[in-house]
Amino acid sequence: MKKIKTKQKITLVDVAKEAGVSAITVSRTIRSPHMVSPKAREKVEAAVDALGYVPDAAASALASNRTDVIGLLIPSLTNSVFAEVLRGMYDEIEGTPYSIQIGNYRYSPLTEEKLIRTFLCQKPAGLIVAGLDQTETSRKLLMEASCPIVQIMEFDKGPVDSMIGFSHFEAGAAATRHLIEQGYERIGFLGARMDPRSQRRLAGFRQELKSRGSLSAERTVTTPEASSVGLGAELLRELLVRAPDTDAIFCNNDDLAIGALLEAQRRGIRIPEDFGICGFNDLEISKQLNPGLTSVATPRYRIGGAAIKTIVRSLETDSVTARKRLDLGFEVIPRGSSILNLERKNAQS
Amino acid sequence: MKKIKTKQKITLVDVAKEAGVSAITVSRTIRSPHMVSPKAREKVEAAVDALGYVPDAAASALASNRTDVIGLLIPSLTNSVFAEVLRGMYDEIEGTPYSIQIGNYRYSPLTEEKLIRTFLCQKPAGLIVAGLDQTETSRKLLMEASCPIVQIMEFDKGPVDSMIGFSHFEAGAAATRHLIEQGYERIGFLGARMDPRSQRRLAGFRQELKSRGSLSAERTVTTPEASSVGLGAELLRELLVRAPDTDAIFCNNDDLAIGALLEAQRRGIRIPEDFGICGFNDLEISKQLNPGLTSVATPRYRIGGAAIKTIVRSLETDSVTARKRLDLGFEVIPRGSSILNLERKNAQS
DNA sequence: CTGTTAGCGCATTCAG
DNA sequence: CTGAATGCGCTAACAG
Repeated sequence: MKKIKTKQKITLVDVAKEAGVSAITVSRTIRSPHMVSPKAREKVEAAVDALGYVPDAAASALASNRTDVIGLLIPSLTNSVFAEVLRGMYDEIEGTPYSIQIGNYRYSPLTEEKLIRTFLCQKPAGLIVAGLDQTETSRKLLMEASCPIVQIMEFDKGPVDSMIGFSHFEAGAAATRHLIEQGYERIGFLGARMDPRSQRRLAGFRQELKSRGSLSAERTVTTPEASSVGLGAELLRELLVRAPDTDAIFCNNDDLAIGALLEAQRRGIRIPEDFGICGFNDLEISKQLNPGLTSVATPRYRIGGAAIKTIVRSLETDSVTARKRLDLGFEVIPRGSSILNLERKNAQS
Repeated sequence: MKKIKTKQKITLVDVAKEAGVSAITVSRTIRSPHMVSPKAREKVEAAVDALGYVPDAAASALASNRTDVIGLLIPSLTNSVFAEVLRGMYDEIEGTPYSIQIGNYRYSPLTEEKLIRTFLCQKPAGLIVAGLDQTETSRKLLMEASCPIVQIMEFDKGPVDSMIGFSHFEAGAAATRHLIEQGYERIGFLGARMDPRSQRRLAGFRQELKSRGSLSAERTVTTPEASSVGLGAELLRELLVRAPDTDAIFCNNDDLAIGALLEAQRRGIRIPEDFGICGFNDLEISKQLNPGLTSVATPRYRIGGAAIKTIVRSLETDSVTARKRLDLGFEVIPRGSSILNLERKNAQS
């Protein structure tokens, strides 16, 4: 059976004919209008409108050996953290010709490696990956890639190309110091999933306590499960069985912290008098709780925006100058769940 | 400066030579192995490994006039609802050759139209759009599209192609009935953003009250702003100024409901005795609150999975048989924030 | 089951 | 600033 082409595809050549110029002029008018005389541009634009021409992305990609797709590799979609990062990215990408394609590697470095391969085959405009813990092969693939690469969420030495984030170790340490400064003495840690970034926050927590001689192994309760509010409640129960005299906790993230706070309230534990809580990420809800949840604000939204901006700039300037090494920092936000002694705190600062 | 090609690109032809077959056989071995003799397949696979061949997606797209990209158009990334939908999609797409590309149209139908255009030009494997409220032009574009289209989140008459969701009108009505059945009499509505789906929930709320003669305009408080927990608190304050005798609320979503619940508690309003609250979406945190938040559970995760499954099946069977009209329903989950009279409820049911 | 032939629509040369 | 020629790497449509 013969295929009946209802609407013949309109190509560059058709537009060129209509406009009385050559195909390449049409191509240039679309990609880089400043390289075309205003007169020609007008004619071409009229023809494009008249014919309803739309460029063929695949043909363009094949001929130019590149696409307008920015690949993004993230370990999880459950994680509320990445929702904010995504938002920053989509806000920043608005108005550019680029689009984002997400790959979810579910915290599996091998899946990540496979996805890096897949993405690189598509000649992406850029690639954004989370963290520093790629496999050896992944790192090599990224280093050899001919597009800008941005590692996000963390900040450390030895980036593949650009790196935008903050130090999770320092953040964990800072949160812990905050609890210590508030006078808490037997501080525990609640953690779920324990991906590399969580591990580093835990390491910061540990160092801070160890240097003060108050680290106690049974006060660290973690699970490989994914974080959730319900899990925070469970982990608190577990902690209070293992170490009932614990008087404060640093939680891996706000989901767990909120769950712990609500569970503590169900148990009649007074917060912050009997028990202090510090979360991580500073979700919007955290400040609304009663009492407000002390947390560590992280620049998730800005990380997303900066990552896209870095790639777009690399592409525009076509140089290594655009490479970024950005430590966007973090901030401990003290709230009711840990401020034991407000007067003393004020006097100190 | 001359570009140094460190590694010559490996093509199908290279693999074909290495394997001693023709290029098309290699192509088939990769796309549809069952059409190739086991002997040839082995040789090809060996050659692919040996040379480290990776197919060129752009060339494939150009030649075959299609891609493996499924386009997804959503109105917002802030919305916690879509995070779940996305999760369902990525879980379902795992193991298929397809990938997802997200377009965010920020609740602007015109932007949506533009994105539909952009996506369709890329010959997507399928397109997923939210809701029923596309512009006339958008609808036409979708109807003319040569790929499977799935409208998600809502269920109603007149789908473009497939449709997977539930009735927001019915859900709003059911939530309202629940509050009425619990004995609340002066029920208000808190809403933010008020996108089309929120509007339909509000319509369901209104109808339910009107039919009982207890609809009161000043008890409906809405804002065009995006939802947040903080906003829920604000809207409750506003409502209590406008109509202080209100004794229950149906909130547009759980974020608002949580904010309202926490604000009510700060004000010493007893929940559910003085004031009942029903949210929408049943976020994970809702059941953890004290008291638990009554909410309407929506099949977000399943919607995402079903949408992808529908597209993949359409592509596989290459027929209209795979078209789906799925009402996935919803469920009111009664919890402490609205169960005034447990005995009566049990007696009734 | 396999191979041959002929483009897909555009962008990259390089010349004018 | 503009144009002509060429091919990117793959797959559709046949024929064997």
